[in-house]
This record gives sequence, structure tokens and C-alpha cells, in this order.
Amino acid sequence: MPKNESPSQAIRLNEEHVAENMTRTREEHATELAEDYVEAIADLIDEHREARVTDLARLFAVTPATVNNTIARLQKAGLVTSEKYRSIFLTNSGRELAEQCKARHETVYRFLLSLGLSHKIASRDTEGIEHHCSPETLRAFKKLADEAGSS
Amino acid sequence: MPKNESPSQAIRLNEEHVAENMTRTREEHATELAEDYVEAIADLIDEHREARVTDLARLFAVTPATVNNTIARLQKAGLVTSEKYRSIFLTNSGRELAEQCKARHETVYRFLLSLGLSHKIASRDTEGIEHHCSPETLRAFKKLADEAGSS
DNA sequence: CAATATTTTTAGCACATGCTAACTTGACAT
DNA sequence: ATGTCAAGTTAGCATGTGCTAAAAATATTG
Ligand SMILES: [Mn+2]
Ligand SMILES: [Mn+2]
Ligand SMILES: [Mn+2]
Ligand SMILES: [Mn+2]
Repeated sequence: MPKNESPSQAIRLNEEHVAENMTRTREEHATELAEDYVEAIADLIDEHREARVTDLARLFAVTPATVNNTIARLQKAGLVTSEKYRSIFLTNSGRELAEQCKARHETVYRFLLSLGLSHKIASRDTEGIEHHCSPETLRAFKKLADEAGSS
Repeated sequence: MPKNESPSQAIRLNEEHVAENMTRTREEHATELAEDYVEAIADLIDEHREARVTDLARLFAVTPATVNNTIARLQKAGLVTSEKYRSIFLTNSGRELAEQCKARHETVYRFLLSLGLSHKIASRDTEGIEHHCSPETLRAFKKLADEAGSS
């Protein structure tokens, strides 16, 4: 029945772009947990010298079994090293990723603060938003956060 | 070995908040695909009178089998109606959600544009960011986008 | 109408991410 | 040294989200 009638220029669904964007967002989600883990592990090591399964379980509000499972994947991905009953460490690759993620997290957080949002809200939304910012967007965020910071 | 030494006030891991934020982000991810689907279905119906499996598969860059699977879940969730070999429609609840999501999508997109980002980048990043904006953040985005819009 | 092409569905698979329950290991206090 | 408790592991399960390949239904076209 629908042949091509009603151009209906209201929404303009650019199908090519939508498909690209969806694919990109899926890719971001695939790396999201890994990013949060290496970031948390780096933070824990900074604060307590070591990152243990229990610490991560508390931080992420999941069970130790889930942490174990995830750590096994991260190890396979070459981001962490882990021996049984020992605490978890980052590989060089993991440390590098953690650094990038911490910087990115910081940028997004400061940007949201600069919009006048509360620490609580900014910190909450940062946790999700950080994984979906392209380098261009991140640059824009950083610029504005820096400008607002020099108040 | 680690007892409580080195306050190391560099990062300040507020464990309570981190756990809360992670839980929240997980919840957002659980509804993300549903939101994008109802939005896409609404757009397709606006443009073509109907939303078919193939259309959605093209839009999301997945296989028709995947769309079928997802539609079954959405139906169980009461967001769409679907009969075999027929096109897909929104329930009232689905239409309502689609409206909200479209408004939110629009707000985030206009906000990113107002930062000087290209349409391409803004549209890409919006697709992920939109699902992680609290009402407060959304209000801030809208305010700034509106201000910039009146140029 | 009949042949063909497209669309939709189904079955069966895989992997990520979560859980609980049971078991093992390690740490620590008496 | 031993007994207890916390921490870590494992097995087994569920759900979400993707895939391919094959079958069934529908649409198009000669
Ligand atoms: Mn995060
Ligand atoms: Mn996300
Ligand atoms: Mn959207
Ligand atoms: Mn989206």
C-alpha cells in the first residue's frame, strides 16, 4: 500500500545515518563495561594498593560471582591480570585505557557541573554519557568546562 | 595488608555513589533499545504509514530475525502490537513513550548542535547520550539549546 | 495464473551480563 | 594449631541481544 506518498517532511528519517549511529552506539556499549572496570581498578589501586573482587562487587553493586565472570573476560581481552585468590592488576594496555577513561570521565563531569548541575546529578549522568562522546564532543565539553572553571 | 593507610585524596572514590550510579546506568541500558524501537516505529509510521520488519532491520542495521525477536519482547512489554506477517503498531503506552523519547532526542541533538558540533557528530552522539540524561540535565540542555537557537 | 522474488518467521546457536547456591581457600583470633 | 569467618570460585541458570540457515507466507511480474 505505501508506495511513496506523503513526503511528510516533519521528521526526516535519514536511514543511512540512523543505521550508522545505531551501529556505533552498539559498539560503544560493547566496550562500556570494560572501560568502567579498568577505571575502577585503577582507582582502587590508587586508594588501597590493590583491587579485590569484593571491592569491585561493592562498587558495581553486583555479586562477586559476576565480578569473577567479567574479570575473566577482561583477562582474555588483555586488560587485566588475575591469579586465583589474588587481587587484580592492570596490564599496560589496561592502564592506558584506564588513563583515557579517567580523563574522559573527568571532562564530562566537569562539563556537566559547568552547566549548573549538582554534583549528584552530574556524577550520575556522567557514568552513562561518558561512553557515548566522540572526540569532537569531548573537545567541546573540555573547552567549555575549562572556560567555566576559570571563574 | 591494606588497613586504611594513604587517604590519597587524589580521586575520592565515593563508593556509595559509584554503586548507585552503576545501578542507574544498568537500568538505563535495559530500556534503551525499547526506547529507540518505539521512536523508530513512530517515525516510520509518520513517513510510510506503517513500520515493517525490514524497515526496522535496515534502520538498526540488524537482521530481520533480530527485529522479530526484539518486537516479541516489546509486545510482551505492552509497547507494540504485532500480528504475523503484518506491520507493527504502537500501543498507547508505546506511543506515549515514543513521544517522550522523540522530544528528548530532539533536545539532546539541538543542544549538541548549539555547542558548535556538526550535524553528523551531533546526531551520532545523541543516539547514545539521550538515554543517560536525567530530567535535570535535560532541562539544562533544553535551556541552553533554546537560548542558542534564538540567534 | 504461475513463476519468481521478497519478506517474515522459526529454530538453533553464541556471547555478555546478571543471579543463586554450594564449595574451596585463606586469614585471623583464640 | 585449630576453628571460624570472610573472600573467592565454580556450576548452573536466566535474559537480552545478536547471528545464520531454512521454511513459510506474501507480493510482484510476466
Ligand atoms: Mn561509565
Ligand atoms: Mn549507554
Ligand atoms: Mn533516539
Ligand atoms: Mn538512542
